[in-house]
Amino acid sequence: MSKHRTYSKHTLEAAVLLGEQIRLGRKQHKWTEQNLADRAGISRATLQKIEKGATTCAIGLVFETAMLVGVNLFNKDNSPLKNNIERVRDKISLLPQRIQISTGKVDDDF
Amino acid sequence: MSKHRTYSKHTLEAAVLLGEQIRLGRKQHKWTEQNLADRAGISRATLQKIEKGATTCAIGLVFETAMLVGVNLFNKDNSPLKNNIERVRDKISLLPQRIQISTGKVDDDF
DNA sequence: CATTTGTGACTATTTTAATGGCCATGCCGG
DNA sequence: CCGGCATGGCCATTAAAATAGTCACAAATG
Repeated sequence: MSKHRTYSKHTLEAAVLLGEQIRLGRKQHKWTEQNLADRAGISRATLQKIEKGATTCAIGLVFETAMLVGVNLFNKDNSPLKNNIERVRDKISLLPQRIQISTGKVDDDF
Repeated sequence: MSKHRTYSKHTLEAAVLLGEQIRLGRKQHKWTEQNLADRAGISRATLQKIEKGATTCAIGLVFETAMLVGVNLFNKDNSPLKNNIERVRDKISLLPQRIQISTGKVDDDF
């Protein structure tokens, strides 16, 4: 029934790690599943999937939950993410706005 | 129609930042949207949403795409994520497996 | 011992992801 | 220098999947 999609090991591990960190944070806060779910505005079932590291959950729900329990996603410190966004955008603006494929062949350089 | 869900500013910024990093990585690889979408096994429309920082995309799709372009999610270096997972699990095992709520009142300690 | 958490299963509804198409524009070759 | 063409951006539609909301049950906590 379910469309089986394959994920790289690294992706799966990253999802599991994030989920475990959320679970750890929740317990450190002494919050029950229902409690955290209410705070995040999601159902308990969804929170359980997130903590399990399900790859199908909406990234916004996962990030929001992670924030609530204090998991820092990108910045170890509390530096504003906005600065990073600007930095990345500056880098992008240096590159050509459109990528032109030389021929039909794929640029395999990884 | 659409159920409006509110996200914290930090969550939105994190999603946007990740999307921008993916876009940067893609351009650095000189891959077109369609090209990266094919590699990730997703449609071009979905990739565009991911690069835009849409909160609704499945986290597995976003992570997989990020990996493909070389965005490191958690580990700055290439240390295996498995170790981190084990570390977090060890921490969790130290905490009580069940959290008991004294009464109906919420533990607001944040 | 009683409470209630954690977990699984199931269903209905809402939402997503894919597909295809359209347009404007940037890049490259002539 | 200019035009062709492919890229990027965006929108509508539809099949597919996720989410929310139940219920029940085992087990651990106090």
